[in-house]
Amino acid sequence: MPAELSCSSNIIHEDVISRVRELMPEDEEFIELADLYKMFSDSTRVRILWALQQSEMCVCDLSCLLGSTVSAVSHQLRLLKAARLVKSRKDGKVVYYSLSDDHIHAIFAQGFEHINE
Amino acid sequence: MPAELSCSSNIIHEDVISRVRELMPEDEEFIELADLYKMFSDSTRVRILWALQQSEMCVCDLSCLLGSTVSAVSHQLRLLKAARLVKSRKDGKVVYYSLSDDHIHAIFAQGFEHINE
DNA sequence: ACTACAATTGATCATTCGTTCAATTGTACA
DNA sequence: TGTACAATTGAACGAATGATCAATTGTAGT
Repeated sequence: MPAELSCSSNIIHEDVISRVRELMPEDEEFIELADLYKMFSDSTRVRILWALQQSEMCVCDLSCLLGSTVSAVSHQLRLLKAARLVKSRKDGKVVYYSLSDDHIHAIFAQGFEHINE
Repeated sequence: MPAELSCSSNIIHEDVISRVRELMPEDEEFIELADLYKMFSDSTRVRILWALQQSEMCVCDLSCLLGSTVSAVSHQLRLLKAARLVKSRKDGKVVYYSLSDDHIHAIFAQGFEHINE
């Protein structure tokens, strides 16, 4: 079954389009990829992830370290947890957060390598 | 000169905070990192980047391949170009876009590896 | 000069996002 | 049971984002 080629615009390079379309992953996969990198697209979240790479920390510590409010940090931690990038454990009143994903280190390395030319 | 430790909240683990603060990169670096990954945080942009990884393409081709309007694709290409992830060459009326950054492949590999557990 | 068309641009609009604030939950300790 | 405090939650608000539409630019061919 040939791939669809219907376009509103004129087709300039039909061969290229159909060849690439064959290889193209499902939309869902791109959405998941985008959702992953979305977690790294805000400087507050990125700083949280970086800090947790150095050490397990409670919300209070992170708030102090980043100079953000406890509430703001907590909201972001909720997102990071939903994305399964961090996990938490409770000890009395204190909730300690840590990384739950081994790829994070590699993603940071990749990113820093890029921005440092 | 010791690092600042002033917090609005009580300090629970002062030792951890000061140790991590020593290692912490400048804010500017986190902002650059976030700006880089922001380019991968939208599924349209990610699909454009993925497509260009397979082949150089004109705006029209990308529009057809993604099922987006030419205008929407052009707007996103402008962002990707500003982030120096893509470059363009002009041939008559047609503008061909291609990747301008070798790290993109690695970033995709990293991301897909993650989402496929 | 005129037409055709690939591409860009700017304005607009609805949606998403991140922070703040106030209220609430949960646990420790007196 | 009452107080203290770490953390979470939901509402509200302004800022940023991405798509659309209409207008415009630039180039090729007649």
